[in-house]
Amino acid sequence: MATIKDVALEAGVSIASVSRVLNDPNYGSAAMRMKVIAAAKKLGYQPNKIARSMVKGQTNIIALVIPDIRNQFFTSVARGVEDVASKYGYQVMLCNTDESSSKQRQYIDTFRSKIVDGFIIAVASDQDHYLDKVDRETLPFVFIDRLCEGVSADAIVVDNRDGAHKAVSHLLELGHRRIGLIAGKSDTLTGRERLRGYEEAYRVVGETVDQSLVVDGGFTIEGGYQAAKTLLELEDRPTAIFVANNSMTIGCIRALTEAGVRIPEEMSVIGFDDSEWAEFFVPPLTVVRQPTYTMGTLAAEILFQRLTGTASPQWQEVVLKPELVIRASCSSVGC
Amino acid sequence: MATIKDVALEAGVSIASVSRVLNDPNYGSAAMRMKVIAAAKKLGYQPNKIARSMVKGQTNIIALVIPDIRNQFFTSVARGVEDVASKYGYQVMLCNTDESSSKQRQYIDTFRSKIVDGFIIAVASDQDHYLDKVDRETLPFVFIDRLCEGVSADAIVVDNRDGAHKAVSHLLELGHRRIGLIAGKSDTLTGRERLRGYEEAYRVVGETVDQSLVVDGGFTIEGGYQAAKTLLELEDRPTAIFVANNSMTIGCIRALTEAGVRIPEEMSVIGFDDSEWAEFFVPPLTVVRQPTYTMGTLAAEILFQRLTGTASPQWQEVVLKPELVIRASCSSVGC
DNA sequence: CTGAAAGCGCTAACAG
DNA sequence: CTGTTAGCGCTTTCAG
Repeated sequence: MATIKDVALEAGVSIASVSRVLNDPNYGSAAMRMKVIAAAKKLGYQPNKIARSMVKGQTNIIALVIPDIRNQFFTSVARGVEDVASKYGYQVMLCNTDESSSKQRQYIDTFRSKIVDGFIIAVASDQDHYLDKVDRETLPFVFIDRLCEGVSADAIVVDNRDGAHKAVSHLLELGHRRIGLIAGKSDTLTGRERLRGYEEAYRVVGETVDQSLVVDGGFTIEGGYQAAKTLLELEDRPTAIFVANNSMTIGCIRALTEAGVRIPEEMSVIGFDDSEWAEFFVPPLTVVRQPTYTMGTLAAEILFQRLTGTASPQWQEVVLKPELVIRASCSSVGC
Repeated sequence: MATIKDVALEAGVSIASVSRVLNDPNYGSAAMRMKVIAAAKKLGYQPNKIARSMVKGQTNIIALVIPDIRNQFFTSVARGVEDVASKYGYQVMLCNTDESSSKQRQYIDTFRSKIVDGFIIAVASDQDHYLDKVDRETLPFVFIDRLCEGVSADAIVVDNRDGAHKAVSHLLELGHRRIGLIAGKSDTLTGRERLRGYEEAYRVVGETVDQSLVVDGGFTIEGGYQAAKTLLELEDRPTAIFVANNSMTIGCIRALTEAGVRIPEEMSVIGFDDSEWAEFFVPPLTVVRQPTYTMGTLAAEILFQRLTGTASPQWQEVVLKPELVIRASCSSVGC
């Protein structure tokens, strides 16, 4: 592996000159520039980024910390992040936490060793106060999708309450009164806000929520499956189900299919998070769509503003509005 | 940010001792160990990995180069890779090429600057001979899913021909004779092998392939959509379609749904690649399932064997067998 | 405009 | 067992 020294030797100049020629397009006489560039090319020289990082104190790498890349919500976010990172000449490191705070903490500890310049995180739990200890001056980060209680930082979130509200209101308008909720993890703000939106929608129409209709699905496929089964076994079965994320929606549909429950005739269903496949179910799924890719790009843009010092001193919290995409998985009561 | 120097000062020992205590659990007297550990803790010391990488000549980062993380096939692979990497104390950098050879080349160029210790790659095209120039001694890599012609390296692939063969044979057994193929990119081995398996299955039963039934879908949703439309417009429409990857399957189903073609009554469908959602289509999709997660873990394991020098000197090519998962999207002809 | 030299923070000989 | 010191490859003063 050729180093800057080899190039300097080959070109007959000092290493300082090589460095300058390669980094500053306006430096030096044309003659020496030629020599250096020729030498570099001849030796197939590739500057060692680690050495550069060492002196510059930055790596041009950011990390993306998420529960699980297999969740389509996060893969889309990830793509958004990667696209703007690459625009800024950065690379992104992927970190799956599996919703485990300790795994998450391990990752962040390694970040503190200057391996990344900053990170974007969908916290495992909103009780991860550990984050408050990371010095946002030297290691900026931005929250995505989920906030962390009492920890102030930039954030890109979706108005989850509004999304849930829209979904449940839609069902109420269709005449449903017993609407099951397959809720997300209660230790995430996301989960709680979607629950709140559900309750709020009921309140608006002056109805009260039957707590037995609210079942925790933990944001996982399996959890959604079990929750749906619980709902189906109820004496007074709901006529509609609102599912608080896409993984649980898959589990829910599985349970419904297994039980031979027809959608929407016997059960209306609305999921949170759109997917490529949601449209192709029979019937096509009505969902609350979040601007996932955009969330990724925005988060990355804010992070780079911090990194380049062009951000406003105040933390920015961007709240995006989700959209109700009405397809065919909901029917009016009595039809 | 505290450095090793600060810790040494605080503990009243040399920096070498600090380094040793922190890296070698058997080093030093109990007394000095205590002092060092206490000092490190007090200062919240976190060793600078970049500095360490600098001297050790390795970063403990590997890269995963794939066309698009949004393709579920690759997200599952990615998860497998990350799990193994994290087992070895490594992190993984994600690189999306969008099937673009030049974007891919850019990434690999940056790798040559010692930013990763090795990489796993699903090549954009099997004509990316550029890869042959990377020195596998200093920057080992392993192919996943797709090989590169004339470039020898470790590889984890699936027997694509066999998978396609199984799928098409299944359709032939059901009595289909006009089977459409939505083929993948012809400049990938994967795409060509699936085509070959298709042709082979026909040959085995002594039938010839009608070339008008083979349409290129380029491995994308849109491509699959267009290809399916082409197939539907044929004078002598096929009675079954075999789709060579999951993205195209989504596009194909969209086209079928739009055209009001019922599955499997009017058209049998088999997709390549299983998905969480394939099972929940109505009817549930018959697919060729690839061991995606396992492919990721195996690729990573081989890479780490190379990295640790425990691999056999010869290149290893692991060929995994895909499995035909029969659900309900195919019917017998005449039923 | 160019070169010499001082580090960046750490590890690993090399001495003692 | 412990400390001193020489780099890792690069950027960046500081001189010339």
